[in-house]
Amino acid sequence: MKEIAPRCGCQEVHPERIAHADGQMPKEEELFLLADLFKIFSDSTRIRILYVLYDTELCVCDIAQLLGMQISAISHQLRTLKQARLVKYRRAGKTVYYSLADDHIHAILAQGMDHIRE
Amino acid sequence: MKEIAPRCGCQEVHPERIAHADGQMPKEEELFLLADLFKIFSDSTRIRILYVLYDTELCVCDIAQLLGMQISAISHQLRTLKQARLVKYRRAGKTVYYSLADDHIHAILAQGMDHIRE
DNA sequence: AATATACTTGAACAAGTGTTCAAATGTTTG
DNA sequence: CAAACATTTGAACACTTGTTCAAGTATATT
Repeated sequence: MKEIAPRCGCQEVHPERIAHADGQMPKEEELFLLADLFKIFSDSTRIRILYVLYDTELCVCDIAQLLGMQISAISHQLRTLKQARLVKYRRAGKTVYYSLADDHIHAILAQGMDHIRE
Repeated sequence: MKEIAPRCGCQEVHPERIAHADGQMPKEEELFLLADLFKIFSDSTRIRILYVLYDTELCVCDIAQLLGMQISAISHQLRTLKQARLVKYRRAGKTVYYSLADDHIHAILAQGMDHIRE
């Protein structure tokens, strides 16, 4: 648990605004989880993986070929995406097929795209 | 410009799926910008700053006090948020007031919150 | 002008992250 | 069971990033 500093060097603080802002903050834990979620989306390789899987199921090899990267690198990132429950997978013989975990992923990507396209 | 590797070691690739996925990819540049945008949201200090500013205008000192951090650290992060156009500011005498740049920020935060709350 | 206040900036350090290479799994085929 | 294949994993490396400390601006007050 973090503590709020008892006072800062400044003298022009705004107690009412601070109380208001503090009163409506989500729980600390949620804020850390939220940062962790966005951290997954913050790498261009992972973003590209999410987009090639946008509405298609692909194996690791397909993704590596699409992105022009080594299979190992893709596998490492798929592990991250899997742990964050952003992708799901199914095994069919030697091949493992990956796809997006749910529609929420589309929504988050779309919201971000909206913003950069202004 | 990245090139797609001519072939990978694997033999079980799926050409049709690859063509489909490749055909509907956003431009490379957009994907990088998107990753950069999410990178801003990927740090818990910045997330906390965005939330204390959720519907309140605050000075640097207020934010530092709310988060229990040094003013310098907050100022560095505000610079990042400013460059990404996620916050705006106005100067009033010695004091600089920060606030969220637009409603899009709320939407992105809310979308992420939805996801972690399942 | 000189001092004080509010904030910004630059350098430096520790901690975290993505990729590569090599080796190891797990699965199918001969 | 042995060999081939698709994928995973671990260690190592370069690279990036957030914080701190110290010094620098900008604005107001006396």
